[in-house]
Amino acid sequence: MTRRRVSNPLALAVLGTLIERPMHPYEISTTLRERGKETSIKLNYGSLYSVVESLQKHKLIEPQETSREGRRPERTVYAITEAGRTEFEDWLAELLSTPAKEFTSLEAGLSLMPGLPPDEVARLLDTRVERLRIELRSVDSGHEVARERGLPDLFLVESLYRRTMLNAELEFVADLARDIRSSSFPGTKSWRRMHELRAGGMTLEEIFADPVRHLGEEARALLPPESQK
Amino acid sequence: MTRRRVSNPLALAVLGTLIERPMHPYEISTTLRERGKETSIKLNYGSLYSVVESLQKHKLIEPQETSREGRRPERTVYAITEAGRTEFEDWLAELLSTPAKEFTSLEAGLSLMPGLPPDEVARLLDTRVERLRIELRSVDSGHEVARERGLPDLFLVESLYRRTMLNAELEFVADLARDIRSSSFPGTKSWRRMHELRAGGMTLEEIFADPVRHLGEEARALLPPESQK
DNA sequence: TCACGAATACTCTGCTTAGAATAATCGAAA
DNA sequence: TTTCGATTATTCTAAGCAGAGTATTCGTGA
Repeated sequence: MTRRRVSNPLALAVLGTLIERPMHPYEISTTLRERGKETSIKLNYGSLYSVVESLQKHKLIEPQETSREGRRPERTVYAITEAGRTEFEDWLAELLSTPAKEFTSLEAGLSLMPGLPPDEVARLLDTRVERLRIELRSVDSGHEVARERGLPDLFLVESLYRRTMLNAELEFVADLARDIRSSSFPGTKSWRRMHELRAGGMTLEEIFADPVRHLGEEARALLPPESQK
Repeated sequence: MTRRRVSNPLALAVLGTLIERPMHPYEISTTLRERGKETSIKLNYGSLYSVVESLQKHKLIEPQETSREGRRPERTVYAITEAGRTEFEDWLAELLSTPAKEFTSLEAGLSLMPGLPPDEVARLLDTRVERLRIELRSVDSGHEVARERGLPDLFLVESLYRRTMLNAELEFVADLARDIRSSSFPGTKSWRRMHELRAGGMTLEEIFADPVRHLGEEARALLPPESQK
């Protein structure tokens, strides 16, 4: 994914801001903040200044003037270049048109889920559902405020998207918790049995040495394919 | 998010693997690969070795033996420690129970969407829909293969989750593209007008200087709140 | 049998990133 | 009037991470 010379999405936001008019980095950061972009694009000073430097190195922006008021630190005002404009449009088009594999922490958690006992997982997922509900309420109330201010959906699109995704996650997680608790989720019985054996002192290595015997027929899939006859 | 001493999810996967039995890093990587974890947890050698080193530094794993066969590079076998087991369970519980704000590239793209003209955005989003369909088909065919092998859903949860989220994204994006094209998405008219003016040579700065005049009433929300009377 | 690609097993390097540190100025209240 | 927190504006540093590079051995087909 190092296709782009500068790959941090913050760089795209910087380009998008400089299209309006030349600014110095700190002004870019406050502008982005005012417009609520920092909820959808991670912004922190450390990254901002290094991203700006990198954009300059690649001639996507160029310093216009450096000014100094009193004894305050020097400010450098940057303007976007023609190459920068092209990069902005091309990059934005790519973000919109091309799904990128992004690794989420829930995906990681789910893939290691069998490492905890099923009933504990169900409990943890219920907690998550509660927290997702809270998050959703806060997104919704943000929308209400924005609508009162007269902002059209165009300026809330990223937040409408977020709402959709939170809802989908909530539903998935709630269903999963329910199915694990009722053991109707396929595989739960072996899973539960495995943790019972472990609690009784057996090691994972012993269990995996003969899974069918210890966990039942359901665990045949744990055997290496060739030995499944 | 530097709450954990080692924060890369790959470290969690390493701990999860060493719970089974002691291994050397390369063996960990092949094990994770065999089990299909690399689709849900980003794995590359550079990170693996530095994560292992960091886990060792924090006493979550410890070297057991270093062996050398012939002239091949030395292998260090690591075992998980008691602290490592605790960290694994605690961290996994956190991943499952606590939604973390994660920045996606689509969210970034949507928040900068007005930077391209509406009809182009609609076209790009349609392209995305097509690509999402392809992705979904490939996830589904992966499931078929897994079911044939007799793998219970337990070992596919992360992929079932991914499928849910891809579906939700697909529906959102398809609806959005349709509404932008028909201009029924609130704000689209000013948005289109803005790009027409820009194509005619006007700068963003000029347009924003008096948005209501150039873009119509819909653009009143662009004015700073205090001057909206 | 030997050539060549795949697998084994790391190591190295440089870029990115996060978070904290710094340091001056402004505004408002005591 | 002086003090104290907020704002302005950037710099610094350690750590993390990705990708490429290296060197050996194994397998297999000609």
